[in-house]
Amino acid sequence: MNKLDYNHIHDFIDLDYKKCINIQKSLINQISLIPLSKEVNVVAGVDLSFYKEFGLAIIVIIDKNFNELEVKYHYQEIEFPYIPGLLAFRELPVFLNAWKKVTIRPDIVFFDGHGIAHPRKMGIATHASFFIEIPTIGIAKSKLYGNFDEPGNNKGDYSYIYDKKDKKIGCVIRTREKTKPVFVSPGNFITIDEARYFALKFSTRYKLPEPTRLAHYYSQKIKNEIFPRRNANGKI
DNA sequence: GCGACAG
DNA sequence: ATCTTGTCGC
Repeated sequence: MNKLDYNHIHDFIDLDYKKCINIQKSLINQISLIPLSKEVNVVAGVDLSFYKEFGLAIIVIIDKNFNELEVKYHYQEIEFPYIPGLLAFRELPVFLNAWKKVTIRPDIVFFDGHGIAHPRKMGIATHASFFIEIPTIGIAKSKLYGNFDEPGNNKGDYSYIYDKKDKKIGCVIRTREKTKPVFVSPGNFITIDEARYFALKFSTRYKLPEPTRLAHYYSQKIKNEIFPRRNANGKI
């Protein structure tokens, strides 16, 4: 039994699985958690929704005052299955096609998923940074890897996430009271504390920071427009 | 061998 | 992620 049997993934995926792991390992030494080099005025949020065999990627661009500047999307057939730790191989192809349609170059891109808080420090936010070459942050709703203590109960309270060598790899932030905290980790070209700072700075009255929240909202909305769903009464 | 396991 | 209505609680 190996990882391959997870979710009943079978032999034809085996070779790809090993290749993917090697790709991630080959990129790990190119992660650069350096401070941002310019001020942050415009950011982007990325999220995907699915309908049957299609994946729909949404990219929302907003400025520091939360004004929406642009919304672009792209959908295509998805072939790669969901495998914990290999999310990038399933979602990045669609995202990159949507990225081609974006006309604004944001200062930071927020992804729905983890950054370096990953077994091989290669979460989707980190992997994506090698393609777009812009600082990225991973915003996840649950843990994939690492140890952490539950943060305080007030908005803004946080605690760090550590890997098996007790090295910081991200943080858990209470972005809203009485709500489960979000997992934040730098993707690339940004520090852990900058990622924490901006994740909170872009959080308003909701659990998810605005970039990711808006992207999720539009991914659902546009999906319903492209793939209309109706009940037995014929009503949408 | 067993438990964990982003979306 | 997705299938799905109402419902309990802040």
